[in-house]
Amino acid sequence: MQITLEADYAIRIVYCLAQNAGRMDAKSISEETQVTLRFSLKILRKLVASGIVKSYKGTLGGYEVARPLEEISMNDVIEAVSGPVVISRCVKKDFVCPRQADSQCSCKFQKIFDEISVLVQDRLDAVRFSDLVK
Amino acid sequence: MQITLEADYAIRIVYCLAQNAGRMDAKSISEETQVTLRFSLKILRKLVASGIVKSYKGTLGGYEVARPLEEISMNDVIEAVSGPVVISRCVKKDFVCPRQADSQCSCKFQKIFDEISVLVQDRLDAVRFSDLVK
DNA sequence: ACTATTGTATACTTGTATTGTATACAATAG
DNA sequence: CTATTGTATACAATACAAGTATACAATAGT
Repeated sequence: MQITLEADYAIRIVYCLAQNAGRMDAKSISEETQVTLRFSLKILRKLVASGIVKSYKGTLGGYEVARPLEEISMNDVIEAVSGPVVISRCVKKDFVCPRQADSQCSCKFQKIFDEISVLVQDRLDAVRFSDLVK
Repeated sequence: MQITLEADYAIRIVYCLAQNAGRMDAKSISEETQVTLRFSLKILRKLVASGIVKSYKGTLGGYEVARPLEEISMNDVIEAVSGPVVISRCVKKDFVCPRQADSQCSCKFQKIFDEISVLVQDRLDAVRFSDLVK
């Protein structure tokens, strides 16, 4: 869909980790990014699940970026939290068009939306956190 | 934000009017586009307000496209219904960033979102209904 | 002038997805 | 073995999109 607040937070969280070389615990991340602790944890879990962030349990636990900053794009982070960026719902993977009857009409728009969605994804993918940090 | 169902309907309604040379009443539009009458009326009002569609009252009343199809873009229609297409809320006109303190951080992202939003708008503006109809 | 037909305007209801929270659990360093 | 940290699921609140209802205004035809 669009870039939600959650995705926006996710970007700030990764940015925060990218700047702060070394491990950070959730509380510090929450304080630095101004996102509530609970919500930070939720977002962090998604980032861990998609392999952008690594987590460590226990007393000296915390989070850190899982790979070089050149290999983490804005698109990666957004996709980890909200799924693929698409301009319209009819571009989504499991979308079933309720108007399949008038195929000569609906698909025309779908094609355009799809094309633009890819354009946006590519553009977001070109932005790497290595560029953002310096 | 994103292209909502309402905007999607609006596109279909304009497309419907574009194909059907001549005046059409709301009921016919509703039937042809599969959008409920009430909702069609709501959308049509927005299209009239923004000068894309002209309306005529009375017994022989109805709606018709207000200008040549070459001069109506997909972006025009979407904007008429949902406002300017933006990728993130922080690109919106009257948005006040709650993080203005750390300006060296937030504005970096805002700039990128803004740039991509314009890209999408331009792309949508390049699609004219004259191209779609034929 | 009257009436049926059409569009106009505002406000309200409903549905759904985002946003955020609570509770209970699992792993690990010291 | 315990304090500290992350994990997982489910739940609640809010915001916004989607759709509806009611009352009103304008006009063509008679």
